[in-house]
Amino acid sequence: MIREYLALDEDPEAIAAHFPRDAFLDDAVRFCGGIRVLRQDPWECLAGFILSSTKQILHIRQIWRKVSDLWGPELSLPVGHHAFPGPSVLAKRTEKELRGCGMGFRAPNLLAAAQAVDSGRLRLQALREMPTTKAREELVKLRGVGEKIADCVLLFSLGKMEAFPVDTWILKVLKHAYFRGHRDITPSKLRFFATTHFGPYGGHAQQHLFHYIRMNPHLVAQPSKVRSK
DNA sequence: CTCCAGGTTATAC
DNA sequence: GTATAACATGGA
Repeated sequence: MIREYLALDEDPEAIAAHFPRDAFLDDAVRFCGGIRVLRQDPWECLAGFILSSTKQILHIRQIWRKVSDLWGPELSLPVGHHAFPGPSVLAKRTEKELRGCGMGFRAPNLLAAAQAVDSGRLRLQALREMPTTKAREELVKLRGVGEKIADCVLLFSLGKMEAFPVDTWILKVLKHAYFRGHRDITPSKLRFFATTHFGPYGGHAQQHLFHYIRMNPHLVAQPSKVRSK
């Protein structure tokens, strides 16, 4: 299951001492109270984020649940619940079956990823031992996996703490916190800033920024569109 | 009934 | 290289 954050038992200041601090990050660190980066199973992480593109988190959970209920191994606890199926199980399903779970155009992408992992063509654990950029290159070879999803897998399941996933929310918060009033700020420039400014533990900073802005969306709220009737 | 969502990809300035 | 549209689906 995709979980976003875990509660903390470490000193927030110590954890956040790994990346460059500024006034905005100080606010985020104070607000987040010491969140940690996930350590998900790599296959589950990859599958989950392949399902995530242009989907609301609620929808992703619904799809995840359907796939698990249909083909996933039964868990002893909670009684009656199922885990997400492994790549070998999903690799034997059809695109049509997967579409039946509501994942739309992501179905062939998930199926191909399952087959790549199941066949041994893609060894997720091996990516752990490779430099981040090399591991990212391997992940991006998959259909439906771009820079953002690759960085999520690197950060949340492969221990690459410098990986800095840039999604729509991170785009908003970077603009707000570091480039307010600037013109000609493109997503490309923001990506470059993010990957060069936050350092080897940038992914940890990313989690603070993401959580902070999702819990306080008004900070980056656009002027509401006037709708005529 | 429209709008848009933890993006990616193909195609056109 | 950078901007736009298409892509399926369903909750708001």
